[in-house]
Amino acid sequence: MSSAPDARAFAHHDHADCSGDVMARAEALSRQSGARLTPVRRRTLEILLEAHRALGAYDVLERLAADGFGNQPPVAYRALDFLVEQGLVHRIARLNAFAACMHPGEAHSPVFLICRECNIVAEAAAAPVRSALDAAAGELGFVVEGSTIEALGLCPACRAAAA
Amino acid sequence: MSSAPDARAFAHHDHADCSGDVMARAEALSRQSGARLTPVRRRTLEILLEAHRALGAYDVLERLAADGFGNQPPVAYRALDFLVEQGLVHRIARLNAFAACMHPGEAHSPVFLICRECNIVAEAAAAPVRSALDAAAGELGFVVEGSTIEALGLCPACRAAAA
DNA sequence: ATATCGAATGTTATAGCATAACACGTCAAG
DNA sequence: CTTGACGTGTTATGCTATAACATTCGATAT
Repeated sequence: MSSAPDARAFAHHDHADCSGDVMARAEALSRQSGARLTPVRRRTLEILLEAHRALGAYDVLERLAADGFGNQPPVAYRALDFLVEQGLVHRIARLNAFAACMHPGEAHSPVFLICRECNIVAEAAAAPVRSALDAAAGELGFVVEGSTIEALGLCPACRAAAA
Repeated sequence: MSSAPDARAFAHHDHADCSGDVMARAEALSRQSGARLTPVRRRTLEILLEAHRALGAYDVLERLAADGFGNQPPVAYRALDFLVEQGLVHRIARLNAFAACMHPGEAHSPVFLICRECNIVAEAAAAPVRSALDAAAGELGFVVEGSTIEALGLCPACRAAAA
């Protein structure tokens, strides 16, 4: 799905369902790769899935602390860094925030759509954008190893509300 | 040039020349638009042009203070914000840093290529990437108002050096 | 000329984001 | 049963950014 639009991104959907799906896949992936999805890490991913939007590290930390985990910044940052490495969470540079990946395990250099009204973050079809970027860079002899592609704008719902 | 590769981006060039060009255009633009390119602002732009790479706000501040301007953060941030508004400077979200625009006055939502070795920042052909992004967003009904497109990788020189 | 207003600058203080460095506990391999 | 790797917790600190207020400067209208 990394290169196909996710029809549910902005549509109404059973969120518990989609979170459950993602958690299940995350656990499967971790078992496969030998990565240890420990309690803090697992809970961190759940927090991001429940929020269904990008959260700052300190927001995550607050929730972790409420659940009995440590309440110092490294607790959150370490869990988040781990999840980012595993491809289970993405960092949104523009927001200095983190969001759960909605389709882990499928290779993708993601494209994010951030609504300036409701702050929802969706992942969009990345492949064509990435191709264009590779081409543009290639013309200058630059080799792209990783990319940050983020769009700020209005999601369908907020656009409708504004009209 | 916003949609054409800048042949000079990674090539050897007379940097004093290209900086002078940019400064001249910046001043022309400011006169046109009525924006006031005051001493701090002007010096800030010069600092970024001289560095020829992305600088953090505090790096800029340090240099400004050395030149007799105020040495508190807002001094640098205000000048930088002004220059960003005028399209004379770009913010690189991934680096929390700022770089002078190499072709001001030409409408563009820029694409940045950041070398992970030498930290040079170049602007690449933006139009095709932006089109792909608009298309991907459009499929989800999302309207793009602004974009952050940044690639991390190796510039030609560092790639050659590494080989 | 000078009063007035707005924009730019300077300064103090504080908020928000992120990491270095060390201590402790656990668990598996030798 | 010791050793070493890893995960977690904690202290302390550094970097990034902005809010709020004081002061200065220059353009404009009187």
